[in-house]
Amino acid sequence: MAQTIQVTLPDGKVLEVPAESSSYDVAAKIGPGLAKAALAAEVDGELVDLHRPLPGDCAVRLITDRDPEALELLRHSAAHVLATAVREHRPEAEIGFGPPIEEGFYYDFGVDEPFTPEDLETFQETMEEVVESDYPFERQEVTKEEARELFHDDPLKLERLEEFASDEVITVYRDGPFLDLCKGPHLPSTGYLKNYKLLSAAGAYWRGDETRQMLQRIYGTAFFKEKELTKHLERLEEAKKRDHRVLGRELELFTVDQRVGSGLILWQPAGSIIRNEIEEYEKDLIERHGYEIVYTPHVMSEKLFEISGHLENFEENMFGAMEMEGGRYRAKPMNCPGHICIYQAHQRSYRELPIRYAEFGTVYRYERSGVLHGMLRVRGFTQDDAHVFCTEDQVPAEIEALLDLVEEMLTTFGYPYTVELATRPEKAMGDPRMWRKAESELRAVLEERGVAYTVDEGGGAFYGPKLDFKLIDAIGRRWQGPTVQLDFNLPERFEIEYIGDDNERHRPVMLHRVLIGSMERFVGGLIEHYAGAFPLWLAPEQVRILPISEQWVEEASGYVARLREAGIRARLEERESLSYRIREAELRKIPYMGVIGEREAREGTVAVRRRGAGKKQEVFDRSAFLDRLKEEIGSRSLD
RNA sequence: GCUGGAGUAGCUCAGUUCGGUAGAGCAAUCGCCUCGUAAGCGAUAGGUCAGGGGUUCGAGUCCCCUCUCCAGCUCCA
Repeated sequence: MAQTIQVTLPDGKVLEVPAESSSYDVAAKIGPGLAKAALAAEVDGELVDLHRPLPGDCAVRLITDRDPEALELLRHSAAHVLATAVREHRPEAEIGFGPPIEEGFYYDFGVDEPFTPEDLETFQETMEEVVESDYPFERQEVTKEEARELFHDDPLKLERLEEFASDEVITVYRDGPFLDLCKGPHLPSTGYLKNYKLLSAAGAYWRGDETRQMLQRIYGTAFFKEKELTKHLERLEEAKKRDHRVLGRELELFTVDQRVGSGLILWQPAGSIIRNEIEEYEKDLIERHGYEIVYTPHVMSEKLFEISGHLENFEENMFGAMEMEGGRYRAKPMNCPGHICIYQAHQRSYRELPIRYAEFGTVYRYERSGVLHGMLRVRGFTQDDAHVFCTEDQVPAEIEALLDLVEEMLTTFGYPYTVELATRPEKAMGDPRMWRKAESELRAVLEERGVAYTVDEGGGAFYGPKLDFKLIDAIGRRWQGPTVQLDFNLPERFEIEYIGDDNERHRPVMLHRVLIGSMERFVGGLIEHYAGAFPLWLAPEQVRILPISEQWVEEASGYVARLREAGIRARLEERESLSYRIREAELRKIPYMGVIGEREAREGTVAVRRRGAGKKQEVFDRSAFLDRLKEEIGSRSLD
């Protein structure tokens, strides 16, 4: 056996170190700074503990808090520290899983008494003690038999244990009194955990299965720098302030009424203006892109959904049947079957393709009561739905065109976005070969265009794979945005055809696409994105004109009439003191306030105060201000 | 749907400890004030205390059931 081993570093340099050295020794040899900063290492592509002996000649990349993997490591270790603390107070707690997640970590416990907010405080304090004790995270390889013995009191761990193959390496990690079945790796010791916070506790099914035991999950988050933790907590506060349910009520955008039913949105006039502006904008956009607007009924014969396969694949999400004259009807859960029927109203020639039907189609879906959430998760919603019927050859060009549409639309609303390719789910219709073909076509277009994307394995609709666009809002949250779905199945089921240039019958391909998705969800998201301060073109009330006193009401209302004549949503507000009205307009997030008093009446001007700009007012000639408003609205400016 | 929490005036919240028959601020309405950039002053009205049942001389308060909302799980546009 060699006395030394060769370690290749990311920059290509090769270090010679004694056999049995750890990544830490490598770091120390490079420099004391790195030794201090190192948290773990990637050895031959595998993430391992910093103090684990190296296997022989290998490639080593040291992980510090600057590497993206580091945060996961920190949070995973934080979860163990949490479990250590919980076990201190509730030794009988069964331990489930405790992984890092996107914004932090959680750990699931099987306890008889659910945790209270006071418990969380106690656990947070005890975590502090665990951190101060600076217990090393000790890795140990064990046999399945040994593991069974170690976890004989932990039924959840035992269940997990049985899933290991008999020859698989099983590892356990210990930090102080706490031992967990865990594949690692971890930070070197609990003392590395400095900035963390427990956030909430709630029930969670064991292994996400609602037929299984309900565990108690504690969520928390952790960061390397205190500033990052503070920033994260502030962001959570900010999100609370932007809650569309609160703003929606305050700004009178939408409401729900128990007499109407849960998950069914009533659009108030102000919200309707926003929705209508969006619809008008999109209509104009898609008509330029060769779409034709259609309308289909809200209630359709159940037979249609037998043909489409919805009854077979989607019934649990559909409203129940309505009986009438011996026939059964359903509220439509999707718009596609209706559009197909329009396509089939007469024989189609290849010369007509692609045909693009668009509808602001309202659909109804049964959603379990516990998932309903403001406008974001509802039981009735209007999709900006469209279906493109085209030949197979036309598919790439159609997808290209859709990517252009998406780009234009999202830029208008000020959303950056990411792209996901969602592939065949378990419950899927049609030939897997068609799925693969469809998936590779989507992939090809993305790659050709140089669009960065990730793959969501098994995330497709039951009838086809899809491209999902995720919006990133003003405070960095991700929302479901446009989707494009390729469908080889419905055309088969409905036996859709066109006559080709060979005078033979052919099957067209169908694309389903939404840009906005659901009006309800989109507007709910916009409320939070803009924090209720809508850009001028969307603002329900664009200008509020405020006469200084009763004396100037006539002068001011003349200007309001002029603005309204020009299509500006302007209103006069004459009651109460000026300060009162300014405050009210600010709280209402009205983009512009125009004050008219003696000076302005004399000079034919208006003193304009911009929402959020405080006392920095600007005096405009009244015509000039009108032109400026028109310009800002026309360009759909985001400022 | 499940686990936990919560429902008091349009909104935000007191009152629940110890059962004695509901209160504030904002909003609304009316009046006064005629006002120069984030709340002028006063008065009035507004509640089957989520709904139903029970215990009690008496229930917003204690017990049971139901509904709705919130957080999370699961699922999704």
